[in-house]
Amino acid sequence: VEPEEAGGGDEEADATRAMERAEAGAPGGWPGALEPDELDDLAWFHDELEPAGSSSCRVIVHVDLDCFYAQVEMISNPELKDKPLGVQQKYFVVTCNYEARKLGVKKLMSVRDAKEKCPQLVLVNGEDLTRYREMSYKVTELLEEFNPVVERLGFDENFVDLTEMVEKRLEQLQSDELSALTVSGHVYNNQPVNPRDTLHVRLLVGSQIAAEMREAMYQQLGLTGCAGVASNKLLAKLVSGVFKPNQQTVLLPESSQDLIHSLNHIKEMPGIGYKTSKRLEALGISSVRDLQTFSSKILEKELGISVAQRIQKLSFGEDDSPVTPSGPPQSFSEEDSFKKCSSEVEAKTKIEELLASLLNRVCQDGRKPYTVRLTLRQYSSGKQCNRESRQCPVPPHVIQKLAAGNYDVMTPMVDILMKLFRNMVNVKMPFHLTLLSVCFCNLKSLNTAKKGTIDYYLTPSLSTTSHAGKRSFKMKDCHMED
DNA sequence: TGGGGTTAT
DNA sequence: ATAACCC
Repeated sequence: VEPEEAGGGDEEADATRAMERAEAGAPGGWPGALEPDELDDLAWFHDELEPAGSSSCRVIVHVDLDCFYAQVEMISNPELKDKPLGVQQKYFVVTCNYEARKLGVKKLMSVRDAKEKCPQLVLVNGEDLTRYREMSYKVTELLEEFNPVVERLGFDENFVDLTEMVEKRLEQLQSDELSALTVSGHVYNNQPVNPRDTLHVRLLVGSQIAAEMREAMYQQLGLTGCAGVASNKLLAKLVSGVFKPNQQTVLLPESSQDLIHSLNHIKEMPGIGYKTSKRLEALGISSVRDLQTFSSKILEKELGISVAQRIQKLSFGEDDSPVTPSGPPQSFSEEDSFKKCSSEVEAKTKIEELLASLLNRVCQDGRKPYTVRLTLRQYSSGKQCNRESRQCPVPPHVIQKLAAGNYDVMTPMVDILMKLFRNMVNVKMPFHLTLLSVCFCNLKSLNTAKKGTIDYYLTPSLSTTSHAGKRSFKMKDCHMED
């Protein structure tokens, strides 16, 4: 099928119809079951669908640091390097190095269990994330040097869109060099590379760039990690974990069905979380194939069209979500959990501590928070994950003080946060909190002009001329606030 | 379970 | 403001 002619949309409609057709004759069990030969047709359909128009096929890398917090701690204190090391937050070992893993320590194991399994385990406290956060952004910045299109996922994972870089490298190559290209790292399934297949060649160049990225991370930052190269984010992420520590894997399109079917449960599919997997299980869906073959109509009724269509595409290994550059953070927050906080004074003290750290961070960032939020967790025996929050604007005079620096901004902020607190907690009644969190969000450069707007080009400090210019004006000087 | 983050509704 | 997702 030529995508240019009938239009790609019709192919998709055909695929959907093929599925519904197959569903109509579904052989018992639950609605939507397909015969094995029909399944192959379906997989074939989806295989052909995604790369449609090979010029639009992407090369994505997922970079995943090995036991990140533990690595940072081992760099801070090299004596820890050859010992089993765990990073502790409260009563849990949140991550550990490979020495410790060999001895049976697992992520998010309680300190008690971990010590029982491994009495020699060395523990360091990792409740203050400052050094991890700093190292995390160094990694992202290093990757941004290869290509600015880097999307962060947590502190230790990044996606990079390599499509353009790969194209440029291929343009530079002579034909004799082209035939001599080799893959860097593993090929998923040990699938043979076809040097005449343009998709293979592009992914292979992607694997070379991935190797260069990992080498740069090690040489410049001393960090090791894994990488996965594939045609979309989902597959790149899944394949990055295939060979584990400090190795990389490329996925060729012919093996994508094998990769997704290597998952033992839909919950392992990135994008399908706790809630959705429970709802799917209630529908009798537990494997990737169950989800592939389930009636789209019924799934849409149950989960809503948006979630249904997205996760069913995921089940086929399809993911058209772009690598979205993360840029600077959208929010800053600090939280603390504890066994019990039951007085207003106690809460105020904790809030002051969180706020003090946050103000330092916000100050260093340079942008100003226009919204504050207080979140808390009340003790309750049964339910899990019951947090509530209240938020409000940061008063303009406080934003001004933040901008000017040096003025006391603690006092007015604590007052605001305590109002939010009393809005959630009736302080005249007994209460029992187990977590407090303060968040600054809605961050703006003091300068409110946005890229692409008239204001942007009329603002000397932002327009291109002033980057090179000797004078830099501030908005205030221009009386533009009005 | 901790101490973070994101986007969608 | 909450609910889902990610690490």
